[in-house]
Amino acid sequence: MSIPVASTIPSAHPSDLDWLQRGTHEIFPHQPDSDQADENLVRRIETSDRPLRIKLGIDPTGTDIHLGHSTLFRKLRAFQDAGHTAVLIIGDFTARIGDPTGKSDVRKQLTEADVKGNAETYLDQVRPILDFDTPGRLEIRHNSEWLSGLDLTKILELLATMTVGQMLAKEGFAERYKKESPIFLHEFLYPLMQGYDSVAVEADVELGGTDQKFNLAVGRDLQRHFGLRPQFGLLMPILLGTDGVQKMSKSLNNYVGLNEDALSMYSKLEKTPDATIQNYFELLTNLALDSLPENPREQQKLLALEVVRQYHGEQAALDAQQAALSLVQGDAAQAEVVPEFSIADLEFPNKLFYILGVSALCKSSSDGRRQIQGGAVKLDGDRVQDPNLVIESAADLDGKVLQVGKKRFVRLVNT
RNA sequence: GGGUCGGUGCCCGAGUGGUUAAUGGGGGCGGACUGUAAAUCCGCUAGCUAAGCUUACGUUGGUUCGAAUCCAACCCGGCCCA
Repeated sequence: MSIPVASTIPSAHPSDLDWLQRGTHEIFPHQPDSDQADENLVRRIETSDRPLRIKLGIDPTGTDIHLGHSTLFRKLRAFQDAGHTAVLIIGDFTARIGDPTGKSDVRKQLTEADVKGNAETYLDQVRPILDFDTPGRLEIRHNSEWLSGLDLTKILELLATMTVGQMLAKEGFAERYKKESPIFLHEFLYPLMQGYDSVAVEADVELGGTDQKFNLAVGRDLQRHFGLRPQFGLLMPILLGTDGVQKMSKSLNNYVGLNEDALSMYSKLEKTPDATIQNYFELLTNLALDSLPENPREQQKLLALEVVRQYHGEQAALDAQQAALSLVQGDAAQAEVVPEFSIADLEFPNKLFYILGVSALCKSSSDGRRQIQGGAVKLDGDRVQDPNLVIESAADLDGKVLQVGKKRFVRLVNT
């Protein structure tokens, strides 16, 4: 028996589900030979008579999203393009508790205003990835909508669905418990709250990183508990950072932020480690993996160009590539896309190490002085030798490019 | 609540009265090399418009010419007991 694919799902050609598999680490439950739409996602997609609801939750705890997060949004976009509904959940409530999967540090309390502000910038950053325009393809919800009103009776009901043993089976908890580091009780509530989100929005599929498997599974349990059809979990691998070793994260400083300017994005991506690049192509682009250039250097350039293009457009990407090339050749003064820093408000004569500090090229004036001593500082391509170098007037710097190391630079302008 | 061990710089971890801005390792940054990679080698890794000054070893006080090191109280965590 065949169930006709609804016309509201134009791209869901039963034979063409590459977009579903690309980069995907795991889908569960997974019974590829099953005809049951509850245990075979492909079957579910093929037979559903309505667009599926694809849930992705983000906690607006900080202000920056990076490429590591983008893989999830990209997958969400793929679902959108296949005609399904992205249900983006802003975890404005959960953000204030903090997902315990991370470090054991107790997250600082965020105010409501913080959370709101963060959520705004999050949405701006994912705008280039998701389809915000097509009607019916995106639903944005805030989980305070249903979580803030839970009373103790309901909370107890949620708590009673799980045992301490089950909680301790969760990787993060298990490690911490074994290490004898503190686990606070409210942290146990986090997976339940995330799971309850799935109940509230009646998700058919939830996306998450592999570290989210436990939480997504809790969502299934709770949906079943409340008489709903359990969701599928779709796990995306954790993206490696630019160091090629650890996962991409802001605190490890091995990330590429979605809101970074084209040049800085390009500069980071063009040095993606060889061992990582294949992975990046798969997860960060839609390019055909079997027709990539042979030369690893060319691969790096193509990757950088393609990713920058996604966020800044074709022209900006090409400009960034050109600028990066100029900079490396010591030809910084020729580069066009160098960010500017105004020295108009500075007093002169002034010391170069101070300028390094205020321009944010170095983290402090002390650091600026050390960088000069270490031979890292160039002014219009000429290495600065004297750590106490004094600049007599603004005119001596106007239009010149001040550079620290290979990828930090600004053009000084006296306006 | 009782007992006990512990809280050091981005992280781990030495240091138990005096050249200690604090050994060492990791990480990070920079230099050389290179493919702007990896590996390797070398330097730097608190702030201050700076030959000096100011903050730093959970917090606050105290003892000392002098404390991360001794004392007191407090805060926080682990374990054991209740």
